[in-house]
Amino acid sequence: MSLEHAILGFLEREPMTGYDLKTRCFDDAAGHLWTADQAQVYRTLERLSERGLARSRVFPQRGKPDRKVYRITTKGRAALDGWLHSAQPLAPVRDPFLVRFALADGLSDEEIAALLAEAREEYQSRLDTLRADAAAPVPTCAGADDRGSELYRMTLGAAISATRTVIDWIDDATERIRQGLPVAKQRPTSEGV
Amino acid sequence: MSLEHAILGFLEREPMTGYDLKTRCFDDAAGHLWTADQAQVYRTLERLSERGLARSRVFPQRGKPDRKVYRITTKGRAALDGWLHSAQPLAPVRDPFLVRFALADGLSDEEIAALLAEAREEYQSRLDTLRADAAAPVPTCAGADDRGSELYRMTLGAAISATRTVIDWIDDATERIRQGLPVAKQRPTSEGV
DNA sequence: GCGTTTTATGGGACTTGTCCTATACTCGCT
DNA sequence: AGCGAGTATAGGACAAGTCCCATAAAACGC
Repeated sequence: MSLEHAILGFLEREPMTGYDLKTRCFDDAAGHLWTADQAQVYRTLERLSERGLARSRVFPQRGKPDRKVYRITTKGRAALDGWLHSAQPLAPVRDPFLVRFALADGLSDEEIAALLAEAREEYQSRLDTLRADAAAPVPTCAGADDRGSELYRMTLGAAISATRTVIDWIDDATERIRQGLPVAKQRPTSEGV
Repeated sequence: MSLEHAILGFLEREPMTGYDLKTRCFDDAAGHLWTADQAQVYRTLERLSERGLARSRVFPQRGKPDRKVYRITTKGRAALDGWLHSAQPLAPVRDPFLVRFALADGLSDEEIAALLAEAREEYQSRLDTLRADAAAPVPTCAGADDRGSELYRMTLGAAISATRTVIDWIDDATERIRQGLPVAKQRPTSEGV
């Protein structure tokens, strides 16, 4: 899985607690590339620690819960490096929005257009967020130095162009529907198997 | 989940067996939008049947295992329709390739370029497949009639432009790296926690 | 003749990811 | 004075998805 390696990668940059990883790294920085559930971050950290890829040390705090700071180990660094070097299969496509669109032939043209409009809005707001992030300084956790920051900025660029492409497609599709789709053939509603 | 509804959508077009769904629908047609594990298709069909959204009937065959043909029920049609009409949240982004790229600041420029080249090849072959599919007639299971076929062709177009965008980004990124990335700051390799 | 692919179903074990909950103390707001 | 938000950890239950396996007969290539 990627979460494990993503966490190792972040720990390689800076020792951190599960809370830091979740809020600073995943919610703020890597959220455009990989979202992570809080419970899973903690569970993954524990597993990493069991397997000797990370080590933790508790720092007591007054007034707040103790911080359990995780640090990558030499073994963890080796695992991260191995992952970075080894060939990874392309992630299979999995787009609920397009699945829905493809199966929407039972809806009227107007309903399909509404579906597109709704998705467009959401993609647009995602784009706005991405652009705001691109204008803002790179979060510490995303770019430890200039090299890391540059890579992060480049992935932001990838996310932006991907999102723009989707929006453009939605616009084309909407135009196509405005011209009128072919009508559906009458299909039987119910009968014996 | 989407698989459940995708299956209902396919059954709405034509009654089918789990095998048909897996091979004809998911592997051949919808594979660009949603991949499905064979075991999960069967399990989902069973669950659909338990919940009264689909019904099955066994057709004995000689020489081959019996066909268990599933057919969508009125209740299933209602569920599908509800899903098509209800607002769906955008899928969270989850791109292992970009995560890897973002965390690759420990690698040399050449190694990062190699990583990109490798991904480019895979995306290119995905693009070739998509283009071949776009040139071929729409599979029966993807487009039951002209309306369905048109929607399917449009989603193919979406997949093609998305893939092209990624490839373009990879080319830009490669060019950027050829110009030389900033060097990494020296980071401590090991020390006390 | 012999192995592989095709047709067809399904179980078991596992990984990954999500949702909800509990704990516990502080700080700021109303 | 109380209530929610922030800081920090973690368990339980579950949903979704993957991988490997078994069965069984025909057809097809070598």
